[in-house]
Formats: sequence, structure tokens, C-alpha cells
Amino acid sequence: MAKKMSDAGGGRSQAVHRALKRAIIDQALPPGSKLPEDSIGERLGVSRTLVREALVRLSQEGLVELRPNKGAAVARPSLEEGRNLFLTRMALERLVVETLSGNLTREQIDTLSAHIAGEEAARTEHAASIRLAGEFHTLLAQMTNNASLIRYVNELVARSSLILALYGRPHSSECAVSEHRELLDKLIAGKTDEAAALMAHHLDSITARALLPTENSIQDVLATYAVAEGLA
Amino acid sequence: MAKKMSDAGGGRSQAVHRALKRAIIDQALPPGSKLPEDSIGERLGVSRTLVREALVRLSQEGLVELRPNKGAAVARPSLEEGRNLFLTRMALERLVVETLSGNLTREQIDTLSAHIAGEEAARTEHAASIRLAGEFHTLLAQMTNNASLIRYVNELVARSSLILALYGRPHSSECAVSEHRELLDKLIAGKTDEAAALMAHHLDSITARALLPTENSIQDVLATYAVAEGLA
DNA sequence: TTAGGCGAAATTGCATACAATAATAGAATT
DNA sequence: AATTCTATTATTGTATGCAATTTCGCCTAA
Repeated sequence: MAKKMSDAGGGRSQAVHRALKRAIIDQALPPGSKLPEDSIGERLGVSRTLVREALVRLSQEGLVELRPNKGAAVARPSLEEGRNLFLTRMALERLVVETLSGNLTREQIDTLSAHIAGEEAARTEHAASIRLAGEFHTLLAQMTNNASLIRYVNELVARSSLILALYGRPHSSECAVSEHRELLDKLIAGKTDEAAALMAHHLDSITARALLPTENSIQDVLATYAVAEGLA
Repeated sequence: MAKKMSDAGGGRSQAVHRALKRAIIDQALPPGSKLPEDSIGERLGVSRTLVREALVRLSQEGLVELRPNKGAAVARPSLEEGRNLFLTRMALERLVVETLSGNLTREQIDTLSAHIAGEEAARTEHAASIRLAGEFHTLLAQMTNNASLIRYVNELVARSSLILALYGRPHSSECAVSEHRELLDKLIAGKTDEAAALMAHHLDSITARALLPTENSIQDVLATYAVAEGLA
């Protein structure tokens, strides 16, 4: 009766897609990494065809850039793309919060609560900590039962990890957990506006910590040294 | 000097993608249409490989469904998917409005105004009228210069045409044009809240006209005839 | 030493071939 | 006549092959 033990879920192309996506989100493949079709295929035991398909999907999700004739690479969103992304995220997650506020089932509350506990537990492990923080948001989205909303929030959360990788500070995820707990409380209590405000603040604080204080253009970097050397 | 006259923009796969997308949005390929790789490739003069790539992209955009081993078909969103889709659209287009309100340049105003004029002119032509109405929204999104926002609004607008095709009434797009003009006025005047409210009303009226009063289950259809025949 | 160019190797773009799965039609049985 | 079974055909899943393009190392020339 057992059909195919290997490759959980859909076709094998999807498996490749998931593998790459995971690797990117975990920052095992940092932004900018080249993604040659045949080495990936060789490593994963599939042909270039399937890798290609996965890369197309990933590019549609904004996780990889597909430069014609020059191969695929993990995307390197600009600072402004990052800011815009969080703006869009805000708009969508506000809808999530509004949809969920006061409508959480006992079961959903338990799931979320357990997840937050997991976040607290993993506070020290940097990689897992980031992934779990993102998963909290996708979990919330999932509970809206709104397919397009789910898809977009998932995409944006995934891409956020790219932004964080590029422009985030080393240890920027500490206070996030407590904010998640607070948010859950507001949602349970059905205090929609407060929940939305909290979510806004939450995302804002992430962007503020991550995006603003970064000096990453050559100009800015040089500026620092220029000042140090008294060069105007 | 001339490189390649044919296929405007990116690779040929993109061309296939655009062709199919256009055909779907114009309802030349109505929801549910089978999309065999061979025949499409033959018709467009490319191999299955490229068609496949385009179909993957389209499936990511929610315009086609990719049933494993059973081929691709133009998506047939359910009524509930439709409602959720418009909810999501609302959240994003509110962001569009908030971003644009009071910040339109003279040039942008002219572009939008001209577009609305075009909509008025094409009022009689059903197909063009629907497409133009959608393009107004994507035009607005475009002006935000927010890449993710643009991408998602484009996707949702495209999918909306599927919803309209499935559940819309024959002539449901009449009042839309005047609402577009009103919206533009509010945006110019910088009356953000009023503009947002107008956008909300605008999308609401579309969904209300399109989604709610549809009799599409066999039960409902039969109910009509039952009443006509005095069959309770 | 640096810049430029040339050729080999690597990599992508695309088509095609073959295997696997599903759809279909026709025959045989009831 | 209806139905199930089977053989045939159509279509998808995946790998591979070839041409085109890029990348890289190496060599030459200033």
C-alpha cells in the first residue's frame, strides 16, 4: 500500500523548492549566493530541469533573482525594497489581526501559546530564533483561512529574513517574543484596535532596529572614516 | 545593432507567460479551460519546456491550477476564495490610497485622468471595459513605487477578472468609472480618509454586485424553476 | 605590474527523447 | 443496453543533449 516513501508532499520539484527555500531562510545560503543549476541538481539528486522549475518559483516569490544568461542567485533586496516590504507586510498583517481578533478558538490559542513558549525556549539559538519568530506570523495568517492573505504573508515573512540578514543587527530578536505574547492577549480579548496598534509597533520596531541605523552604502561607510580623518 | 526584434522584453518564456496571462484575463480562455503543454507550445512556436515554465509562473500567480499528472487549467476560484481575495485587495489598495493621497504629481494626475477618459470612451465594449477598469487599479499601485505592493495588486486584480468571469453579472461595470473619477479627486485633494472610504466602497460594490446575488449551486438554480412551476 | 585579449571550461537556454501516468475508445460479458 | 475490462492513445514528469553565452585563467603586450 505504501506509495512513495521519499519526497513528502507534491512532486519532486516542490521538494527542491522547499529545500532551497529553507536553506535561504536559514541563511545557509546568504543573500547574493550563486545558485548554479547543475551543482544543486547533483547535490539533491535531480536533473537541472527540476532545479530550474524550483528556481522559477523562488524568483516569483522574490527569494531569488534570475538574471538572464547569468544564472540565479539569492536575492539581495535593497534598503528601500526592505522598507516597502515592511509597509506592505503591515497592511496585510493588520488584516490578519482584524480578522482574528476576538475570533480565536481555544485550540488556536493553545497552538499560538505553545509556539510562543517554543520561541522563549529557543531564545539563545540565533538561527532557530529568527525562524520561529517568522513562523509566528505565518501561523497567525494561516488561521485566517484566507488563501491569498496566507500566501502573501508567507512570502513577505520569508523575504523579511533576507532583509534581516542583510541589514539586521546581530541580536535584534530579543524583545520580539514578549510582543508576540502581548499581541496574543489582545487578540484573545478581542481588542482589535489595540492588537493592530501592537502589531504596527511590533513590525515598526523590527524595521527600526534593522533598517534605519545601517550604514551600507559606500558613501555612508566612507563618511564615517572621513569624519574620523577630519576629511569633511 | 538590432539585437532581437521579436519577443519584447525578457526571455521567450516570459513571452509565453504574457500571452497566456492576457488570454486568461481577456477571458479568451475562460476559467476551467484545459491548458495542454503540447498544443500551446505548438501554437506559440516554442517547446513544452518553455510552456511549462510559464505555467509554473501562472500557477504561482493563482491564475492557473496545476494538478499533478493531470495537466494545467485556468483557475476556477471558489466563491469564498473570491470574497477573501477582495478582502486582501482591500487591505492592499488602502495602502495604495494612503501612500498616494496628496502626493500625486501633475504628470501622474494627467495619466490617471486620461486613463479614466479612456474607460469612459470604451464603456460599450464589454471586454475592453473590464480590462481598463482593472488597469486603473494597477496604475495606481504602480505609482506607489512599492515593488511588493505593485506585484500583489497586479496579481489580485488579474485574479479578480477570473472571479468576475465566474460570478459577475453581465453588465456590472457601469458605475465603476464615475467612482474612479471621484477617487482621483479625493487623492488629488489629499483627503486620505475619504479616498480610502471611497476605495472601500468601490471594491465593496464590485463584490456585492458580483459575488453575493449569484445563484450558482444546482439547488439555487433549481429553486428558481421550482417556484415558477409552483413546486414549493 | 597592469591591461587587454584570447581560448578553454563552465553554465545557461532550449529542445527533444523516453518513461510513467492518465484519458479514451472499443470489445467482451452480463 | 449497460458495464467492466483492456488496449491504445494522449499527456505529463523527468533526464539528457546540443547550441549559445558567459566566466575564468592565462598569455601577451604595453
